[in-house]
Amino acid sequence: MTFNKDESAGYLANHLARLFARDLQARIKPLGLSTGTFPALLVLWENDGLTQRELIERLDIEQPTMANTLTRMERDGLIRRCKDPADGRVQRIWLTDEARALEGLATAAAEAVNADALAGLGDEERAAFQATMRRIIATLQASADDRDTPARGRTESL
Amino acid sequence: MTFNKDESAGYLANHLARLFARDLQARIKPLGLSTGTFPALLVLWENDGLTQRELIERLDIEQPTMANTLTRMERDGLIRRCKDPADGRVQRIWLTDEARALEGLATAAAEAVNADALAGLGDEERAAFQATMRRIIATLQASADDRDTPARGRTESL
DNA sequence: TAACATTGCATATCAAGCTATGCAAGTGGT
DNA sequence: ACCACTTGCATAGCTTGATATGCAATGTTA
Repeated sequence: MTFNKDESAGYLANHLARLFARDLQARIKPLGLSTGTFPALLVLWENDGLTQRELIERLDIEQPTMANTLTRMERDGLIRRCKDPADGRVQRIWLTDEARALEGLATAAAEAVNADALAGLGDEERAAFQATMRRIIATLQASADDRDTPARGRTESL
Repeated sequence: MTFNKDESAGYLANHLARLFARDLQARIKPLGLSTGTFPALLVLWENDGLTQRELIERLDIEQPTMANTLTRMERDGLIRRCKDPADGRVQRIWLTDEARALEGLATAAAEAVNADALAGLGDEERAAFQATMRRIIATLQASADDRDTPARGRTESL
């Protein structure tokens, strides 16, 4: 009974994510954007002036990963980092006008990727798929928390 | 009507894949393995002596990515690359005894990740989820082919 | 207030993915 | 045999993800 990658949820999720990323990259490269900055932009388009930590929490990305992404975004003229006057440690992230101007085209590109990927699926199948993804994400986040904070008394993991 | 990342299949797929990778990484690091080599090992455990190209086709990975992965695997004593006597271009990939010895523990770790992730889902929900992932993968692969081979006469893209 | 802990961010280093490019080894046509 | 094309792989250089570590600024506490 050999392990079959094509029936492994983890392998399929990895493959699926790579295909989504390839598609998105192809569509947003003409806008001068890349896949790694996209999630940060989605958050910032909704709410400017966040700290790095707030971005990290909203996106479930490790802090050094976000720091590097923000450095690239600053280099590419998408954001500016400004010191918080009240707390000398904090750098607040502000979008440039150029980044704000890209919101419409960029989100349209992302919606096109989703529409492309989900074409051929019924409404209920799409809804079920996304609901299941969210449930698994929640499960894996909880088990990651267990790894970080090992056993707070109840439900010892044998 | 702002784009909502938490309802975007692409964003969810990316997040899900990162969580799967974190979990797998935590479990196979003690074995001296990493997530990038894992898919290659799954294929090679089933069938040794493949060429790089054959691995690429089975895993849908770009060729230079696979070349780098194989270099790391060789460095870490998991594989050996041997010139094909019949074709001087080809390097056939052979597992070392060390790599073969890891199959049981490694696949058990991967199964544990999947079991962990899918805990709380019913059998039919798991089956539906994996079926949908496979359908979307197929859809995205087809549309990538369209990008590479643009319009062979029929079904021009607008 | 001095000592210690925490918080926010940066840097170094690596893995894992990608595109672009180069080159050697085969293949095919003339 | 020679030229052009194709195939298989490697290398260079980038992005995106991670861990480990350091450090300055802030909080806390004796």
